[in-house]
Amino acid sequence: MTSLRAALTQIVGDAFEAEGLPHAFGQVQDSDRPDLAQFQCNGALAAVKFLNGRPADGSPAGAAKANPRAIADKIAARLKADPLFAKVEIAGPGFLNLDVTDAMLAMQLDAMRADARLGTPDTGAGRTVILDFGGPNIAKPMAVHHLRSSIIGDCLQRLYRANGWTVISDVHLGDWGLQMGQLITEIELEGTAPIYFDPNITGPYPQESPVTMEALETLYPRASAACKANPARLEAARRATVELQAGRPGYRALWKHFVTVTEAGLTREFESLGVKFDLWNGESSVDGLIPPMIEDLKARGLAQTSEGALVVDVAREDDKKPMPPLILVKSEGGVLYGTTDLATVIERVRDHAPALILYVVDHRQHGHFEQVFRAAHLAGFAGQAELEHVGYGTMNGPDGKPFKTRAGGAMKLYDLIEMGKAEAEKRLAEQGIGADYSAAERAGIARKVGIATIKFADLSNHRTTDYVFDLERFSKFEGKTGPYLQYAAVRIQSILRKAGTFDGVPSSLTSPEERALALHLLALGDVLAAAEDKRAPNMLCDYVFELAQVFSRFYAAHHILSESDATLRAARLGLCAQVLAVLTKVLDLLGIEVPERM
RNA sequence: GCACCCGUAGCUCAGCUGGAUAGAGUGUCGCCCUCCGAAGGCGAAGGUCAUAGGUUCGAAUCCUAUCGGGUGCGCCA
Repeated sequence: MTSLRAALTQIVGDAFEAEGLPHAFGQVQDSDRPDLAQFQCNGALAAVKFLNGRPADGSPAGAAKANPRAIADKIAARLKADPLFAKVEIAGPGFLNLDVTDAMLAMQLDAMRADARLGTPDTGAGRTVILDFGGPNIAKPMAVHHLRSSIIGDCLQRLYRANGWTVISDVHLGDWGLQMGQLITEIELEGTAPIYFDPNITGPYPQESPVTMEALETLYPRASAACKANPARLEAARRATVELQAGRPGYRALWKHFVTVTEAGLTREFESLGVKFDLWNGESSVDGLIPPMIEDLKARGLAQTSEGALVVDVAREDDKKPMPPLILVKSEGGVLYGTTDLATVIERVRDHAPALILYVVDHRQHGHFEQVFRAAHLAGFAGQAELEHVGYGTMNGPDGKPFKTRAGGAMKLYDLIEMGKAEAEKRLAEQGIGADYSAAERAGIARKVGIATIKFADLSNHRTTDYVFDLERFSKFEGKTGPYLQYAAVRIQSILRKAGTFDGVPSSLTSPEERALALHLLALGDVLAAAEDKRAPNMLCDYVFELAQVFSRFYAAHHILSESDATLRAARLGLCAQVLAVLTKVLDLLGIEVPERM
């Protein structure tokens, strides 16, 4: 179904066109002044500029200066003929203020209710989008900075899916770079697993991993620090990386253990966050595509040797800043993540023919993606796919510096989730609400509420802003928070449970609160389309928060169950059910679950 | 040095394809549970939209400069 706003834009656009003006001036928006009107159109003001700027070569309105109110008058006269409008007014310099009749609102609500998709737009129309997010690294536990990629990426995949796209999400593990060589050399020096380093042995190797996830977590920082302090160690790590990538059996076997062990831990983390991926590929997945890709680029003269490395020159003449080349092969023979990213474009286009590939990665990597995208386009690897870096801001502590725990380490995602859960359980106990619930239900509620707190706090900021990761804020349940929304939904569920069966009577609107609610519900489709267009989850957060607020006002103003007029009671219950459906849907897009009670 | 991003209420943030009185949450102060869940609702106070120019009938939004903060600039990811 088309949204109410889209329908109004069509009608007002037609009116502009009938006056010999471009249809686009009929753009209708939600009113900035809800006290004056429901919708507004500023097209008359824009039309003035258009008319006055037009050359006088026979165009109809060339000579005299156009007057916005005069234009608005003509448009208004046409709109007034349409019975759909309850009010058409001109205000200020030429704003068109519009109200729709209650009957129209009710009709739209009923149409929305009848639509299984609740008025969700079909912007995807079956096209494929690949979402690359998460991006955890092997041997490193997920830290809070992975939180944003995971939460934002997951929200986008849910949104794109809802909007009719075929979505393929890929966790794209960091499993093929220098950190692998660092780990391998560290284990070699420790001497705890010599079999993997004996050049006379080519397998088979033990099934059991020589290291646990916990061991890896301490191993990596040690290896990293050693390489930073000692150039010889770094050199050894680089050599090991090259040998791993070249296929040395012992290294491959050891590496496989790293991957397996880490993946088990990551699966748990992502599961607890409620984030799922279609593909668990990594940088290493395109290993086999790299040699032919390099040969191809060399043969076509796109790759050349520079300072000992093999690079693709991606600079352009009109670049305002220096644009370094994309390095394909390092001087000692290893490949980098730019190389794997480029090969991954080839793989994705070959396997899925996407219309769009989105990379949900920290905005500091902007330069890297610029290089990769340019190289991909130069080489013609992208096919029909549009490549886009969906960057997001960094997470800082309350002091404005990168977030650290009190102990000084990076906060782990797992700890954060536990913290949210503990806070939720405490709140339940304080309210004395969950006393009669089973322990399992209480735990389930705490999990849902804790995760809602974290996700909503993260998603409600615009994704590109660096934001302060404030523990206190992340444990707040009042105000513009995830739990507020869950609470609103839970109250509606409670009402509907108590209501028993009620006939699905047609919508009818009898009060300002109901009207406001109807207008908000009917904006869903526009919001979903806009949020997709901007890749902006915070727009969903704003929408759903406002919906809950408008509902709470309605709830405070009207008693529903005790309403004596049976038809009115049923209509209000129907409205409640519709709010619940939209609330639940948008929360689901945000990755937030609603408990049955809380 | 060059490039990009940001500077909006005490605090945390929306708004930025120019438009009417710049919004929300939080914090502060007040009011509202003998009725559907108060994790709620209503109200008040609180802003030279960093600064200075410019474009425009109209600028938080576009342009320029300055100040302040952040980020990125070849063999890490």
